[in-house]
Amino acid sequence: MGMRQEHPDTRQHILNTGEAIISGKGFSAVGLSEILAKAEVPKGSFYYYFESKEQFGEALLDAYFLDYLRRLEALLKADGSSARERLMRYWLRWIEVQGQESPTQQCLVVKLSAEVSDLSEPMRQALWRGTDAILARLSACMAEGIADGSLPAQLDPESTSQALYQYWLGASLLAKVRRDLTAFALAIKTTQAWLGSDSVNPS
Amino acid sequence: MGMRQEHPDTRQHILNTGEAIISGKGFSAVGLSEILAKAEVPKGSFYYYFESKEQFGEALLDAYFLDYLRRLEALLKADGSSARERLMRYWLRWIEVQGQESPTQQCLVVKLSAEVSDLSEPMRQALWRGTDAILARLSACMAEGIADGSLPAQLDPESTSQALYQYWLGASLLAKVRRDLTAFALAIKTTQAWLGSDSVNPS
DNA sequence: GGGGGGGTAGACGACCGGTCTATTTGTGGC
DNA sequence: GCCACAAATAGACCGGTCGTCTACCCCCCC
Repeated sequence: MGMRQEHPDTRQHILNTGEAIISGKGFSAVGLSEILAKAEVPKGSFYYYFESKEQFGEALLDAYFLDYLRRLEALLKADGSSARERLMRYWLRWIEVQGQESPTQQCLVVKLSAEVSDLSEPMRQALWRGTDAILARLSACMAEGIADGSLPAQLDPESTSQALYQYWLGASLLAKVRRDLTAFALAIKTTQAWLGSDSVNPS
Repeated sequence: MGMRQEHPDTRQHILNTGEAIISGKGFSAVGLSEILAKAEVPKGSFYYYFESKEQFGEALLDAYFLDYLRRLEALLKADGSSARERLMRYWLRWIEVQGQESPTQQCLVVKLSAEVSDLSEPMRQALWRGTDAILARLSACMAEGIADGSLPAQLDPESTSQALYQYWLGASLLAKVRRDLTAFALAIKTTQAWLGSDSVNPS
């Protein structure tokens, strides 16, 4: 196999560059030329790795979620702390990521859901798969929390995790519009109240 | 003044047509040509009424919120029912509007916030003004609810209305991605729980 | 050292983007 | 009846869009 590529994996390099740009400007507003120029990859290569811009978008989302879920797993996996603490760590990290000024490396669910869902069926389904997996992982963590007593037993993990996730998506939207982080401060408080008082580590 | 226009107010007609299309496809993905073709307005006229596509987008949002707030006022204004009932009416209507299959006439806050906030400062500020006004009106209604006893006194109208609005924005995002309404069913239940038991009309 | 395939290179086409200048159209004054 | 003038329109314009296509390079294998 001939490989004389500057980057070990050109395909992945295009995906990474694309994510950085699209994460800022959105999907429709960005042209292939811009992505390829910044990636220093000729147009010819693009259509070797991807069928179309749409299929590229789908692959972009799949790659994004793959990485996201990997990091989510690292954040939520059982360690010394209670499941409740691990869950709260996730929301705190959400603020860090979503709160930064640079539009690069933001949450693609927040950025693309509204724009893409009516535009491309494959991309919508990629978003669907990804959010479903995230919700499943959050739900599992909540179930652990109920088991270890750090979360109230009457919580339904599935619906509660979905409600929380929805809530944080909306908070991110409003934070974007207002360009301030108070929406997140409120979100943290609301989340804590939602999860009830901590019977293991009462504050 | 020469006026031989088919529609009484061409400017408003362009805005209405634009809203219907942009509400479905987003801002960047829609070209002026498409809007003007459907509106049967020549391209040349566009730049008579608007300075640019961006300024058009800003005007579009302003017009949208003007109408939205008018309808919101009609929905929330004091009538026989309690403030709590009026508030719940708003969320029920949200489901009707956002739940319909046609991407036309959807909530522009849901549709455009993420896409536009990083793209155009004037449009971002229009979104900001609009959502602020909505939140103010919701907050006022919640204050009435506390006064008339239909909402628990310990609720803070301002933060609660913002939390609820955020939550419904996020629910709409997830509903878009999954193309189903279960997110809204959950949202209604959560909202009711959030607002506490109704001491005036206990269920 | 010739063939073959993974990957690169970028010109090219058809079309569409937003913008602007020139022009027509309609109306009111006189 | 006709001019002045604003309202409104027409369409040229240029750069960018996605996607295609041909040519090419380079490394491996035989």
